[in-house]
Amino acid sequence: MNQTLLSVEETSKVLKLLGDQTRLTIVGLIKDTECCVCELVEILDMSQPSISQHLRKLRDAGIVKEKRKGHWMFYALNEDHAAFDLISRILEHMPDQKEKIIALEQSGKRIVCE
Amino acid sequence: MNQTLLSVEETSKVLKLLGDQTRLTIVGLIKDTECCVCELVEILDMSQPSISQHLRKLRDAGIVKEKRKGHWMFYALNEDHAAFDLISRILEHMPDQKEKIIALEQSGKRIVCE
DNA sequence: TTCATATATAAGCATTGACTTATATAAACG
DNA sequence: CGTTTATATAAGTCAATGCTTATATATGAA
Repeated sequence: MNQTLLSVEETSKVLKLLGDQTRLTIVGLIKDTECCVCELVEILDMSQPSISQHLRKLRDAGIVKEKRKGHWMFYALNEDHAAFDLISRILEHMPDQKEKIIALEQSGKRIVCE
Repeated sequence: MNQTLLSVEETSKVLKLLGDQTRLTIVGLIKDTECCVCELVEILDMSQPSISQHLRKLRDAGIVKEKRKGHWMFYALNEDHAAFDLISRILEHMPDQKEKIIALEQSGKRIVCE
């Protein structure tokens, strides 16, 4: 991992965004598996507009990137963001969210494209 | 550094607290040099009540600890906090704040006890 | 005990933030 | 085309937040 130095201002902005349980969970979920909005709505059990608004904040900050696949908009961590390494390290201190993805797959609600 | 796993909730609470430029700077300042309130007021150029209120939030969360020395109340990072390792890693991604302490010393405003 | 200094706390206010409901947009498909 | 599905955005509401000013507390010194 390369150690990019961020300013205090940049760092606090990133931490403020991740200082919300919903957004932190989203980032943990898409860390290594991109997800579409409806999957996040399902996993987090929140309204679609609420999830979309959280994703917008993350996207406006450049923390996540989006890619359309037909009906669905998939979100992934933006590995080119200056804070990507910081974010990865933060996630290392948290339980892996991958079980939630597995549970989604097992419930047949995972969106698979192509 | 030991890798303590925190819950998503605990992590987001810590990040929310550090997601404020003033508090993040405070934590960076006292990382390896304990500081009293008036020094933080001087360095951060903010009102005393404002600094005290930020310190209270950090203390209520257990992130910092306080120690009275005569008139002065000194604050330091609480190394026993479950998120201490996480916080240390976050600070590694930021510019070191020690120059501000040095400038304070050079201006003769550093508080020295004993 | 009285005063000065350092800090904490309380109350008030303006701003931000996260949700809600309602509506707009955009793609796929009949 | 019109309809359905997925997502985005807008507007409104209410709670949380960070500051201010004013005041309380605590320590040390005269």
